[in-house]
Amino acid sequence: MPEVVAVVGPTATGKSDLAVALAERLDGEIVNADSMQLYLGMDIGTAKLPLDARHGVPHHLLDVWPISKSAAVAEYQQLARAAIAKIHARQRMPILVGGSGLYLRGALDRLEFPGESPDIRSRLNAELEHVGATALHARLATLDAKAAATILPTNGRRIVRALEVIELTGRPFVATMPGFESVYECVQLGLDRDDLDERVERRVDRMIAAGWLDEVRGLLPAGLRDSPTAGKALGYAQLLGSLDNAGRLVGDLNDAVAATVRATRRFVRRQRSWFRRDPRIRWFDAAAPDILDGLLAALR
RNA sequence: GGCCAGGUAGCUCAGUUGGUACGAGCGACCGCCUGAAAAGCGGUAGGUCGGCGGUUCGAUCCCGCCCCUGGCCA
Repeated sequence: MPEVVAVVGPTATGKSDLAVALAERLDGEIVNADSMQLYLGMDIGTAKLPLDARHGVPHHLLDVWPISKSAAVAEYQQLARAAIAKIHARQRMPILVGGSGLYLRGALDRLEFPGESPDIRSRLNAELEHVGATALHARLATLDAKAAATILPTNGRRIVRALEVIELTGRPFVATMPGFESVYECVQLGLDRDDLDERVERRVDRMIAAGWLDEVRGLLPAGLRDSPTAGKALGYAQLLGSLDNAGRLVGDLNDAVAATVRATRRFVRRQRSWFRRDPRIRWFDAAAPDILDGLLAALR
């Protein structure tokens, strides 16, 4: 048996339920690896498993961040490793579940994130607005040619981060991910299925029927609209676009729903292309009737 | 049956006052990703310009007929 089991793959494959089933068999506890399920109050739209569906299996790192907080991988890395350590101390199996690729690697792999400085970053972001990405990229090229060669001149976001790290640490920015080296003895179970596009559409409809719009409305006072991360989540951004600050519907809800379905499908593609590169992941068809047995067999 | 508008990339539409379609958005496919990652970014493939005939050196753009769609009138 490995030290850690991870259930990974694109959204809407059924990871959460399968992870609970695995936990029941393995005497495990769940550690969330979904960047948006960390937020308190975002339940319907993030497909957070309701309490009764958790079957009494302890879930960690859900609802730990307020909407207003900017998400941070490095912070998640520490939280996740601490949670894993505690589960180990209880002699139980940590089961990491989620589709946030970078978060998974942060928890499992030998990754070290350089520090951050909100001051420097906001200054650089302001500069980005004025000067444009190309100009900042030119500056990056004089400071760190290697990083500039890796980061495209159009990717303002990454250019800003590189400049931030350089200014903060006085060292070049390591712009490439390291190899796939885990800090735990870990088995990663990848879940995918070929009917995801249809499932995504149905799931979004179900979320709307379950009161997603009201959930978004309820988060307006907490500052969802101006939040650095939470308000940009799939669907939340689109639904916000059809609500005014008083929570009145201003746009066509159907348009927002359709845009959410499109964006989610695009996200599935991005997740696949991220996970595809990791040779350690063992893939399974989530639609297979004996999927649980298959996963269990892979752990022996 | 008559009149009007329209038939251009998978979808919604630009465009050419006749000289090889600069197309755009969305979609599709592929890829990148070190403290916002459900974010951010790059690349590629798609067009007999409704059909047939005519005018012309040359027609997606002009003319005729036909087909289809939407609207108005009867």
